[in-house]
Formats: sequence, structure tokens, C-alpha cells
Amino acid sequence: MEDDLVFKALADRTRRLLLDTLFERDGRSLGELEEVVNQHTEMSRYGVSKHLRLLVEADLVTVRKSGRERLHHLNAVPIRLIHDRWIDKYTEPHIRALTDLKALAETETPAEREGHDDG
Amino acid sequence: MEDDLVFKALADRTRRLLLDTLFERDGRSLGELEEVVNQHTEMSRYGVSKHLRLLVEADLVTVRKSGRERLHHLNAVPIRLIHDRWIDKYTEPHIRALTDLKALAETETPAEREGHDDG
DNA sequence: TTGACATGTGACCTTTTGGTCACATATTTT
DNA sequence: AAAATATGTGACCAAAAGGTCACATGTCAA
Repeated sequence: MEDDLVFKALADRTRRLLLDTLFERDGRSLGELEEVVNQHTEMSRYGVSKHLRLLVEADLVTVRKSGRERLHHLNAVPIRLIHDRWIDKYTEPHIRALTDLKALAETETPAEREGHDDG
Repeated sequence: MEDDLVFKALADRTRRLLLDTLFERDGRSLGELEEVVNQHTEMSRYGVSKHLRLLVEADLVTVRKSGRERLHHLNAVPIRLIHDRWIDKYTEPHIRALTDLKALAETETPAEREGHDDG
């Protein structure tokens, strides 16, 4: 059961930050990623490298060598498989409506929420 | 950051089994879920209860009291949010094509795979 | 070839998580 | 009311994961 690796990989905040960073822009080196991580939390290069290895083993990140650098890319396929595991295509439109609603609610200002009541 | 709870909740195999079970059919009691879990692995009711609590705290499972039972329901919204976090709507069709391809490949018999070469 | 740069790996320690149990509450049945 | 059923909670221990370091390989530039 290798999907274990995917879920374990996603279970750590630093690794999710790495995915977020690669989602924003692909093809970054370890050094570049280390820099981004250190804007949020203090961590050695070794720690970042270890996290990246887990992401690669889970196939959430792919690596392409370029000279002495290794450039990292986000692979979203495992994410899609998670989605498909618990959201079937018949209920998907309903779920999407709910998440869109949630996104809307979260962009509202507090004032806009006055009077709403979800008892 | 409460999305932490979702990813932590998904990181355990027993909890994923619980979600699979509820995905198959909603509205099960703790006792019923315990039974299913014990078809796969040995675990006390206490363990299952603890796992369920984490799922509820992550809002992946909702509970409705019915007499002395508590019926559990799968809530797929957090799953959808994971999807939306790393798959934007523009690349989604591409990713879906890839996952469909993967699903197809996995239903092939070994014989059918002869001659394929993805180098 | 030599030195600087970019990165991988196994050992080690600390923190977190998984699992069980004893005890508790709430509801149904008799 | 008392017994049986269905479930929640905090304490506790064992197992797993997170983080750092020393040491290593491979690549670029001079």
C-alpha cells in the first residue's frame, strides 16, 4: 500500500509548505526551497532535504537534474487520486457547491456576516 | 491552522479505512465501525473510538445522535479543499486525464502490459 | 586537478502519535 | 430503579516521526 507514503508525506506542515511553494512556481532547487522554508520557520538544509525526499518517495514531487542542481516539480496526480477515493463523480458537483460557498463565506468581512445565522 | 487536523487525520491507515467504510455506506455506529475494522486488523473499541474522535475533530466525519447510538457520516468537503489547494481549475482536466490513464493501466492484466514502454 | 558549490545518507536524540485500559456518562429495557 | 447497551475521556506505555549533524558524492569554474 504505497498510498500510505502520500498521506504520511502530506501530514507534515513543512512538506505542505514545500508543495505550496512548488504549486506557486515549479522547478526549484533545494537551496531555493530551503530559503522559502526559512521565511516561515527555522530549519536546516538537512531537514528540508529530508522532507523533500519523503515528497519524492510519495511521488508528490518529481526531480530533474540540471547540472549540479536538482530541480523539483509538483506532481498533483496523487492529490487527484485522494479526491477520487472519497468523492464520486455523482456527488462531486454538490461538494463543489459547498466548498465554493465556504470560500465565499471566508472572503466576507465580519460586517457582511451580520445577520447570517447557520443554526 | 486547523487544516493540520485534516492531514493528520488522513495520515493513519485505520482512519482511512473508516472513511472508506463510511464512503461505502453512511450512518454507522461506533460498534458497527469497530466490527469492520476488526475484519482487517485487531483493535479494541477504545482504539476505534479514538480514531473516530480525530476524524470528527478534523471535520471529515460528522456525528448525529440517535438514541444511545451515535451515527457517523462522511464529510467530503475537507477532501475537496485539499484537491483545490494543489490542483487549479485550469490544469484539472489534464490531471484528470492522467489519473484516468493510471486507473486504466491498473486494470490491465500483466499480459496486456507487454510491449508498453514508458521510458 | 583543485577548491567551491549543491546535495544525499545514516546515526542519533527529542517529540508526537497509536493503542490499551480503568473509569465515567447517557439511553433503553425490564 | 436496576441491568444492559453504547459510547466518551484521561493516564499510560511503546512505536514512529521530526530535526540536526558528520561525512559523503557529484558538478562547475579556474
